[in-house]
Amino acid sequence: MERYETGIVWLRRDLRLRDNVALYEASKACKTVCVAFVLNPPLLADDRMGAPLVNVFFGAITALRATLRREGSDLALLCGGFAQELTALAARVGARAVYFNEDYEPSALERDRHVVEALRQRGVDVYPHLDHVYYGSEDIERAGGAPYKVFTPYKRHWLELLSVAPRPPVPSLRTLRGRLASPDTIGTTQPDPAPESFGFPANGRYPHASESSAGERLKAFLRPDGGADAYRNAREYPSLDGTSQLSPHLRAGTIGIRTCVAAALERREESRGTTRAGIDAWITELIWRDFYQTILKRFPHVTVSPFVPAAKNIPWRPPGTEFEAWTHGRTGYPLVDAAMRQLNATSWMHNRLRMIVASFLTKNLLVDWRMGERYFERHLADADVAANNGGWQWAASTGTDAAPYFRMFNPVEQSRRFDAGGVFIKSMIPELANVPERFIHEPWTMPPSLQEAAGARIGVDYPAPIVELRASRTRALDVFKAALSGDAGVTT
DNA sequence: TTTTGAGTTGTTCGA
DNA sequence: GTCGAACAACTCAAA
Repeated sequence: MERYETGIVWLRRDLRLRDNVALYEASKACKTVCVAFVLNPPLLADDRMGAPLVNVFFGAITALRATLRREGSDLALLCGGFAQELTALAARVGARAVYFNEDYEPSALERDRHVVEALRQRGVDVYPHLDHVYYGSEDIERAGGAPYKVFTPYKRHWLELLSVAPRPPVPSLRTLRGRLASPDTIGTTQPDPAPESFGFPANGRYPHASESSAGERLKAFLRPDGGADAYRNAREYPSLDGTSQLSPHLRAGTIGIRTCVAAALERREESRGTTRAGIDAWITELIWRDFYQTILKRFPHVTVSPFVPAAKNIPWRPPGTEFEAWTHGRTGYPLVDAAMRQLNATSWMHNRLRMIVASFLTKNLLVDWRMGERYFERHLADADVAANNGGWQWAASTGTDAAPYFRMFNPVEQSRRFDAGGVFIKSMIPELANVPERFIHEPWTMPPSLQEAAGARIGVDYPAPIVELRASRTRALDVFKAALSGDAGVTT
């Protein structure tokens, strides 16, 4: 039933045409649909915004526009203030309705309140939809309406809901045929966005995100022997290609979460044993994604302060040269450094490594988790406030369902367990390429003659450890114990 | 309201 | 080398 002649679909972090709730709803209610995206210079100039994410988004926008053009339409690419640009577009194309998908980030919610008000004041109806998460912040809550703070009961509830109320992908593009606004109607819009014009380099090795590449990735991952089969174990090892690699896609919305879950469930049906275990483990990761999104929506203060109030007492040390060394992958701990170099070189970091470097920064170096969170945000192609914040607060023992403070990673021990042969380390740290296997996790223990022979002189070719593990561990345990038990006044 | 069981991802120490 | 205990209580969730 068509209630509107023309409607606008305002895309934000859902850069796709398939399995897009707002687009689908608009296509049912509007005779003509105009797809829009707003580039906002102040947002792009914010110092939390990093080149990798900008490149992923701009690439996805360009790909989306190409698809729309093949359909005889175009993307209404705007640049300016959100409310101003959208009200102007609505007036230009004669739209009486705007559809969009909700974003739980506090700054996005604030922006949306403002835009919705501006549009409604001008008589434009606005329809927000739930799309970015499988289940929203109000779908999964405890009796009485309180949000879950612990993952396991949240997951249990999520799976129960899945068994009675799954959310299949919304019907696809066919419904849109012939109803997309013509380029003439859309009028003049911005050229394809270039990172350089907003001060970002475009020459990094950034992942390419488009709706088609996302679909192929999902298919490849779930195909027999495609990664999901061995996921439960393989995902722990950074030298293996054991993860889905879908995170930039889920960030930019080049694939829909319902599509991912539906594909996983379909594969699960026909599988047994380790394969089924692999699929289950992956679904659990998708549930974590919903969980942290929900936490962000229900506890927006986590973006600025610890979830656990007592954690405000932790006397973080000022970030100085040690923080600098951490960012450059020059801490002297091979796996930590390899991880940071992977991030700097590829704009992505393996999940286990994220935990290890986060534990190292917040525990061994006692640097505020917000410093690490910020660095990740600027350097990850999949930078997402909810997941990133949740992960950092977990590692720092300041978050929901936090690790007990004494659960502290030992970077050497982790290295032995998850990169036993040093394959990953050597792939990221050329200085250590010729270090014998038995010394790769602790190269500073090499005799000087061996250091010379391997071309890895400690303190010359590769840094000596910037902190001593045992001492920094004890220091962290003392500080956290005092701070979290409410005993302020601890000094470092 | 009270009680009870449980809680992503670890490390170290001593038997 | 392997194994269990200690790390330290505390909050959450549900009965």
